[in-house]
Amino acid sequence: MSSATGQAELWASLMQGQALLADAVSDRLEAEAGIPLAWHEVLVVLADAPDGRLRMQDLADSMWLSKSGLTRLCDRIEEAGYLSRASCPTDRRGTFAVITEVGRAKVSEAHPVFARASQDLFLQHLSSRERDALQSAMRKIIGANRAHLRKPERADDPPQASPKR
Amino acid sequence: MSSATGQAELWASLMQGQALLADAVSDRLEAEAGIPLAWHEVLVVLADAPDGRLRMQDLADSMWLSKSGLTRLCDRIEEAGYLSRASCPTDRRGTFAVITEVGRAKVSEAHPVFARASQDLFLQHLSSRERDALQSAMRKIIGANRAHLRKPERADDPPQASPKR
DNA sequence: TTACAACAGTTGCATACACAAAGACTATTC
DNA sequence: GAATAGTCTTTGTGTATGCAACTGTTGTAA
Repeated sequence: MSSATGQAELWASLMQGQALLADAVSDRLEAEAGIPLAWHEVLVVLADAPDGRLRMQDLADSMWLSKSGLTRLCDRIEEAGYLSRASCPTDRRGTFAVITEVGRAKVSEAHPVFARASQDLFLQHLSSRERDALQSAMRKIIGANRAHLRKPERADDPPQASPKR
Repeated sequence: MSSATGQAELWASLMQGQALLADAVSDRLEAEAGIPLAWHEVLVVLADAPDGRLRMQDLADSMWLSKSGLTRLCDRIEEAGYLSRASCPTDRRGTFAVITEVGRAKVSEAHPVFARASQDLFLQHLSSRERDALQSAMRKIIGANRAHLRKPERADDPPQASPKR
């Protein structure tokens, strides 16, 4: 049986390790490629999407961010010139985030930096058994907490919302 | 063995899983005990400290927070009445954060909630081999990135790091 | 004693995020 | 064919955090 202190340490090391790792990789990415981790993630998702574009809603679902958070994040990336917005021709409520050529170039520059950082700071230190166990453990945790996901900013319970005007 | 996509998935699941788990546990703690996870962590550390008190700097080192971050966090907890500040008699620059009686009562109430949440949302889903592997993996990652630690707001960066808390 | 560097903690400013409401538009219903 | 309900994104407000600058204190050396 795992001791109580062992449980506490396991929790603490997961929290600390992830934070430390994310910080270290983000710092390195920013130093060597000039963009923060969150920008890299957005740009990679967009670069992989057909036509380099995705609806804001779909992008928010791919990321770990609320819709409003994504709006501001895209504002910053757009200001830097790595993406632009385009309105959706079939549904004028919708907006596409589209990666620019400059953005694609930045991804090409940044992705190897990210991969190297991830290798050096993360994968490097794990045996393949540890990688497998970590992957399986995290998958289970995500599965178990999936219900907790995307709850915020999905106002789908107020029956008659009341938008007066 | 590990494909490139596998590496990406491992990274993503660690990032997502940790965030999801921290959110879920914090929400449950807040719902059932009325305090956020960060408050719980501060109060637990203080409750374990001799005399229920710790210098701000030492508390910041135990936590995952900068000095300024800790100042504001303690402001909020103090306002709620769970801790108070006391000046250090031997060094008037120093301030102690001291847990109050109400704070101790809150920890007693909150800690079992935390332990149960951690069990239900986290440990429950892992085999003991997975726990061991996770622990060992995270320890290695922390060790490997220790250099990156506490760099900010620590004017003294003596290369030969010794003081752990 | 004075001068000064190092230190402990706090505060001003900027950044980043979530939630709630608003704005813009589409789809549905009578 | 307007009113109504629903959807997608942005904006307003509040919270939380880090960094840099600041206040006050201590230790040390002229």
